[in-house]
Amino acid sequence: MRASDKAYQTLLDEIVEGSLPPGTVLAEVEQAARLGVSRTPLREALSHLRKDGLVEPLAGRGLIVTAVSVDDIVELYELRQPLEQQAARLAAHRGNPQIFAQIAAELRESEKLISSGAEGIRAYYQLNERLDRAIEDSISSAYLVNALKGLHLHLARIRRLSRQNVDRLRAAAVETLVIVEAIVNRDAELAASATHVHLQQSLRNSLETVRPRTVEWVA
Amino acid sequence: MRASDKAYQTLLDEIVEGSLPPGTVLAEVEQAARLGVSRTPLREALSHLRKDGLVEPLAGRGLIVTAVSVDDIVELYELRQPLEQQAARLAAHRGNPQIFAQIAAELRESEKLISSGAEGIRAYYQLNERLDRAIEDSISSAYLVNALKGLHLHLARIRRLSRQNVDRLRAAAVETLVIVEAIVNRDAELAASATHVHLQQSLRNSLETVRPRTVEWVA
DNA sequence: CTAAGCACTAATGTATACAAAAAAAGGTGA
DNA sequence: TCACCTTTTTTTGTATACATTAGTGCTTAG
Repeated sequence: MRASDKAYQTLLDEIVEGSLPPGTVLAEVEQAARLGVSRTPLREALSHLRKDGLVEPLAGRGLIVTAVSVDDIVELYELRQPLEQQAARLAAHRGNPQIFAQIAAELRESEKLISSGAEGIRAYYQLNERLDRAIEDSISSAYLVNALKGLHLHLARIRRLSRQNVDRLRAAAVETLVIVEAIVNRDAELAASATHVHLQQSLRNSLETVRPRTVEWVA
Repeated sequence: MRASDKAYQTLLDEIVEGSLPPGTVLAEVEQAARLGVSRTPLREALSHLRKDGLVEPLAGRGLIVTAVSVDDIVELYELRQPLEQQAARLAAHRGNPQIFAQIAAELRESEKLISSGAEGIRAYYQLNERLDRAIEDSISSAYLVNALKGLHLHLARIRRLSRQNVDRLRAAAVETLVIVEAIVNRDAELAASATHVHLQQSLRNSLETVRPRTVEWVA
């Protein structure tokens, strides 16, 4: 693995996971030393993070981790809505119904998972990731897949900020099942509408449960 | 201006404009010498172009300018459709009606422009660019604006490949006017539908008129 | 005491030298 | 003659030294 890739991946994980909170100053020499690479690959990593929108230049102060405000959540969903609706549409057109039928079957069993504690919830999340992957694999449009990749970066970051209670997870599972069944039945417009509904609910939940400290910055 | 920005901008222009056609190998030392910068900023430029999807690594052969096939046009529109529909929707919600009313007025006069030769056609293109900027300025979602930016990069490249005859331009102007009037009237769903229609026609025209040599590669 | 200018410091931006990896070319064997 | 191995050469990846710029703090003058 290249040093620049390693630096990029590490910084990315730390930003998404939150150990590098918004406002953190990322000085080149400092981070290069910390990650055990030289400045050259580190700069490449930073400039990629900048293109991803995860860090931004602060006049004279170098690069800082971008803030995530409540407004950002709304704005992100304004991108997420059309992208994932389109993704669902295309998956309904081109996806392999068997694969999605399998996922639908597991979703119907997912209430048990969700109610069975942390272990089951982890399994439920993995099921969702499998669904995302199955949709991306069905899309075929590299451009859309790419846009979705960038989107998911920021979504992962926001997910940390919203409290995910068990009731919401159960409701989300039901909403998701509607989407997947529509894909199985090759009903593209239903898949899109169900996605619309699901994301609207998801946004509402996010806005209601954002932890107040999410807008704070590091000193 | 930083050397890396200059290199990026130059290579970007050359790829979009076509003087660096698909398949062109971009060796670091060679391009660095040509552009009069050292390898360090050039590498940064190349890695950004890679994130943009304009160049891609070819096993062992370094980076090459990505190909643009007919399939790519279709796939690009599968991203363009949802993005620009959403953009039109948001512009209808938040845009300043006066600005769009002004553009609508000029669009109504644009038939004369289009019929008045190359000079007028250039002016018509500029009007379209102003519309794009007005929409982006109305959006407020940095995430969506960013996605649109990436999209327009590839669109500019594809535009070179499709023949734009005067009849199509006239039809496009009428379609665009419907969109802009919907924005002026704050009719978001009409703006989105009109965008849908416009892009569908635009795609059809692109596919019908692609120059056959576009799929070719450099030796 | 305050403000402005200058010097110093620390950061980013660039160039280049070096290392490593991979591809091409050439040679040797079967 | 063909295939495979070795050597050479080219190219990318990394480190580091240098240049340049911006920020900070001190000094001095008003």
